[in-house]
Order: sequence, then C-alpha cells, then structure tokens
Amino acid sequence: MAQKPSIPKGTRDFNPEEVVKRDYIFNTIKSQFEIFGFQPIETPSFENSSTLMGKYGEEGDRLIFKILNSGDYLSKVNNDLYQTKDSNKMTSEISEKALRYDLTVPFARYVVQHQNDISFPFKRYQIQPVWRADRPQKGRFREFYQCDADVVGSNSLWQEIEFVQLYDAVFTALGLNGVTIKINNRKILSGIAEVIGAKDKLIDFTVALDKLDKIGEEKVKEEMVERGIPQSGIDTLQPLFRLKGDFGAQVAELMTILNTSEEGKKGIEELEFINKGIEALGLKTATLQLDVTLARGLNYYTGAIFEVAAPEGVKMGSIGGGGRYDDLTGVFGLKDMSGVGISFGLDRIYLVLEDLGLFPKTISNTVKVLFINFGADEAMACMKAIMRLRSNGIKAELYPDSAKMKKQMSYANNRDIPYVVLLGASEIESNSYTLKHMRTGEQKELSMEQLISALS
RNA sequence: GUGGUUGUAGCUCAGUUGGUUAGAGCGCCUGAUUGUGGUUCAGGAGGUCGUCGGUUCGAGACCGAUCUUCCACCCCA
Repeated sequence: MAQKPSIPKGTRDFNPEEVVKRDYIFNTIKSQFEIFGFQPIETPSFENSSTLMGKYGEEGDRLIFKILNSGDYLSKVNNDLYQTKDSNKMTSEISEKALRYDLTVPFARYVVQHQNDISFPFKRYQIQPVWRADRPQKGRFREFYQCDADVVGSNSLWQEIEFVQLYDAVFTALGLNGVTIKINNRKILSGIAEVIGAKDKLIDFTVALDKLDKIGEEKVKEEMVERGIPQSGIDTLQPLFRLKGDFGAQVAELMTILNTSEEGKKGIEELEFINKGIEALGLKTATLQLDVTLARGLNYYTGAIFEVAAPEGVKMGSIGGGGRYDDLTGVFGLKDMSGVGISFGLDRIYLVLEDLGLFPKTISNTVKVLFINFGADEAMACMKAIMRLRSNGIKAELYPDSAKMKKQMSYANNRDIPYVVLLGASEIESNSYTLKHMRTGEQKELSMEQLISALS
C-alpha cells in the first residue's frame, strides 16, 4: 500500500533554489578561508564512539546519535548487564560508532592521527554536516552544516586577531554588514570565579552569567544562589553587572575586580592585545565588543571566546562562535598543542540573509533558453543548435516531448526560463531561429551568430 | 530530557452543540486557442480528515496512545 512518505524530525529536504543559495554562502565563506590561508579537509560522517563520547559533557553525550552495531548485537551482551536495563551502560556494548556531533573533536582526532604529516601551525577549514539528537526549534535542527576554521600548533595571539578579521571579511563578503563580534576570555571567567570563592563552580557560575541579557540581573543572581555560589561572592560581583562603555573602560573596571587574580589579569592582558591589534588594523563592517557574560562551549575553551551576533534588529541567536582551546588534542595523547577556531552557523546565516533580502539576484542557475519541440525532425535541428549554444557556455535545453505548445510555454514560465527558441519547419527552411523573450513577449528571427550573442 | 502547541486536497486554510454526499482560494488537467506562455472564461481530477485504538445509533469534531509541527525550558549552532 502506498504510504505517505516523510523524513525524520529535525531534518530537511533542500530544493534547487535552496541548494543554490546555500552553495553561494559556502563558496563565499570558502573563498575567504582560502584567502586567509586555510586548507580544506574532510572527516567521516561517523566516528568511533570512544572518539566522541565524554568530549561534550553529560548533556552532549545524550545528544550524540549512536549507531547500532551490525549483526546480532544483542547476543553479545553480557546477561547481567542486560538484566539491569541500564541503557547508558548497555550503549557501549551495542554501539561502537556514532555520528559526528561537531567538527572540532574529529579535527583534533585528525591532527593527532596525522601529526607526522602535518606542518604546524596547521590551518584547516571544514564544511560538513553534523548531527545532534536535540529537540528541533527555530533555526535548530538534528542535521545541519557546520563550517569551521581552526589553527593548531601556535600560541600566538595574532591568530585570534586574524580570526576576528576573518569573521569581518566573511560577513562583509556576504553583504551582512553591522555584525557584532563579541569576545571574552575564559581566564577572566576563572579569575572572577576565583575572586568570588567559587573556583570549583566555574561552570555553574558561567552558565548563570551567560543568561544576563536574557533573564536579567536579578534572575541571574537567583540562579547563582541556587547553583550554590556564596552570597558574599555574588555581592562582590556587583561591578560586573554595571560594566559599560567602550573596550578600554570595561577593561579598567575589570581590572579592579580581578587585581588579586593572576589568571584574571592574564586574561585581560590577552584581550587588550587583541583589541589593540584590531583597533590598529581596522575592521570593514563588523564591530568588536567585549562581553564578559559570554561563556559558550566551556568544555574545551581555555582562552579567547568568540560569538557573533546578527546585525541589530534581526531576531536570531548567534550566527557564529569559537575560541581558543589549549589542550584539545591532549585527550588523544598529543600534549601542548594549542588551537584556536571559529565556526559559522550556516542555517542561521541563511535565514538572516533571506530575511534581509541579501541573496544576490544573479545566483540563479536556471537554464537560459528552452527550445520548443515541434516533432522529430525539428528536434534534431534543435539539438544541433543546442550543441552550438552549449559549447558557447549558454545553458540551453530542448523540451523532450513534442507536447502542445501551451504546455511547453508554461513549462518555460514555471521554471523562470527567460528565453524560448522556436525552430519549426519555416525557420529550418530559412536557416533562422525565432527567439522569444518570455517576460516582454517580444520575438525576433535571428541567425545562429545573432542568437549566440543575444544569449551570451 | 521537561512543559505546552499543531496535523483536513499538491500548497495555504475554513468546517457551528457530534448528524446525510467534507468545503474555499491557489496550483494541476481539459477546452475556448492544432505556431505562442504569463490575463480571461467554461469544465474536470484530486481527501482511509497524521496513525492506531476507544466512546456513540452516528466521530473531521469527544477520549487514550503514538508520530509529526511549532514554541518555552535544558542545552546549543
């Protein structure tokens, strides 16, 4: 019986128009990546579970799609374990592969595995889909593209500066002007946690702080209390909620909070270096902004943290993020390999460009001219003409059946094909081509040379 | 993972307190018009009302389960 087909939740089909638009974004980003000296790599869609598990925290592990082993996987499970019905413990017995959850961890694996072939610092970019067993929401899917650029093997803060410039270059090239690149530093966050006596609660502290612009100061404080941060510490935080003004003013304010924390002071120093660099070099259309509440992906970031916000007035979460991770490859046995990287949120960028009407009109890839099919003899003549046009780089095609003209014309209309050529008995006899412009309805009888130049 | 929300024609949606044969607009097909589309007019096709089960003389409507959509949490791109 015919059943209604469907796709799994959180996945999407892309129609030709959407793929063309997405490719436009990919290509724009790629060309900037390459201008900045990054090289492409690709890694498999799925990895060994042991590569992925435990790298994203408990929450992350839950969101990893696990792949069932092949064959009679249950027969190999230890009976006692089976009786416990403990899904978490059994997962490792029946699933040894998992879909990749992001591109950063596979990249770390790649670096470790190919360390002898790589010249460091290694600058790579990667644009591939990733999968998360999340509940879908607006701009959040279970399968989506990630687009990362990373450098490993250099501690230099010039890398951070370059990434800020890269963000600026990409969004400028996409015509998305006025994005805000927010920057923070993990060392500052740990410094603050240290100062308020919550060093062991760094993650609780930052998760709460991250919500400041969303739920407000009071709610953040409430949450900090709930998460077990001492009230006295929260009180010393007071100046933090009042941070205002330009980069320099905020840094000065931070300095007063952090003057007892070596780590915090180091973080400020790093921020200042990056900011001074960017100030001296300038940005095209983006703005760099210090945001101490920024606390994403804390699981592996150790230095700078980036996040990009869409231009003001656009309702959309972050459209990019990244940061420095000093020890990403450590878990795979390669020590002292510092890396920095940034990521672009493709799907969200797509939605923002669509919203603002920023896709260029010229990216359409439709065929330029359709030849009307009048029958077998005429079709042969059409194919000869089409070969000429194609070898001149003109996208041309023949309507495959000698259907009613009305039908062929509507087809051209529906596909937005701008021109139609009528090549019937009378044209063949006079060795000419009737070219009709679909929008104006205007038509002319032309020679092959005239046809080529009209369509070029 | 928690709480809510949605599902009726290819698409966007009506459908009254449960009552005969479930509607509209757009799209599609045919014709007016056998070498001229996008306009107009006339006609036509297309639905196991998400799925399974229950209540009822009777269910698109009520109840349960399940899937799906969207939203808020959690988390995150």
